[in-house]
Amino acid sequence: FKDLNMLLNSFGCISRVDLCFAVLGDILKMGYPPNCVTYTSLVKGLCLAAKVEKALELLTKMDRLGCKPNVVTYTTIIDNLCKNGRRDKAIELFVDMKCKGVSPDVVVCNSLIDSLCRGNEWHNAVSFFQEMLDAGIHPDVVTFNILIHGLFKEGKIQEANRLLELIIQLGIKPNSFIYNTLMDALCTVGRVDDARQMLVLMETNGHVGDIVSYNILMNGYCKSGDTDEAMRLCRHIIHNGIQPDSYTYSTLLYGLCHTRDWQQTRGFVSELLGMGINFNVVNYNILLHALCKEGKSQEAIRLVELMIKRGVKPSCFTYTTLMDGFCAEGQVNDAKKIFVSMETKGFEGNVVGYNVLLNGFCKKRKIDEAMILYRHMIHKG
RNA sequence: GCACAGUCUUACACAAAG
Repeated sequence: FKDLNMLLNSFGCISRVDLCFAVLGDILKMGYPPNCVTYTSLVKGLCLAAKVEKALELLTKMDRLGCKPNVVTYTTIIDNLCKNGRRDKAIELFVDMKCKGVSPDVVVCNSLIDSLCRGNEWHNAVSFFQEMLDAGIHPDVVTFNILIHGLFKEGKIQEANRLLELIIQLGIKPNSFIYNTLMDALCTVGRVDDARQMLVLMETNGHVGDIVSYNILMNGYCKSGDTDEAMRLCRHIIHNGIQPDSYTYSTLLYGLCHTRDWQQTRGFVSELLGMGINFNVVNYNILLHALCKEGKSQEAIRLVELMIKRGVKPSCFTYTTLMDGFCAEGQVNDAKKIFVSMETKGFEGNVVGYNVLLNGFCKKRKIDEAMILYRHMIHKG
């Protein structure tokens, strides 16, 4: 039965609700009563399939099905609401949960604090954190990572560092997430060398740098214009047995493209393809962007066709990048065609898409067209 | 009491300035 729950959860994680229900059917057929875990997995599947309303419905039905939703069930939905920009609804559900006698734990609190930090509502995040302490819920290392991340997003690296010291004083051991967060903060403000020192500190404290740590450093080098050092670091970690991932490739491709050394870039792409690496959508987007910036929109189109052929679904980034490429060549009408086609692909009303077109029309001095589009955009919300 | 479910860190697009 647990195996079936696990299976159901796996399908939920890839948002295949149809398969979830199939497994649920099997569970029932075999005479097992579905439990809270079963339903929570199903709830997760529904959430990830963008059917949060259905998930909420299931939540209310669970009682009648003889299974009380617990804090995990609620958290699954609350977190999804938060991540889809519906924090108000999430907080409503949080209150609702407490009314139903389900006690919040550190995980729901973390989810909400994270959402507040991401929404740049630092003050609300802190007061929620305080409430959590008052309620006797102990923060954990995840909580502190969320807060540190929030601080550095506010540009408060010093405070973030102080919080780190405080944590250590409290006897909480920083994990690699915390170190990675701090390293990224340092890189973002251009202090790549300090970030590298942080990696040393991390290792003296008994944590090995993982691929995320190295990706952060490589990204730091690339963004500060030292792609060579990033490439060296990559070879170094491979030599030490660490597997690069798609983030690594994106970071390096981005760096290489910005050097405009096409020979080296092409060489690297061939090398990766030769190794049998499958590019993901971001990898393609970066190459696409480079082609567009070089005014090679025809090649860009071919690249998009290629990615589709390889089974990689273009994202809204793909389309807006392409649109911007066309606009840069003065082909605003072609850009508009792409924009229109986006609607049928689930990317309706993309703001960047509007911006690109508006910019394109303005550059061509077609202010009237731009105004029409602008009104259309406002009208659609 | 048991564990099959929930939260955190890294990559890509558009303006201006440079």
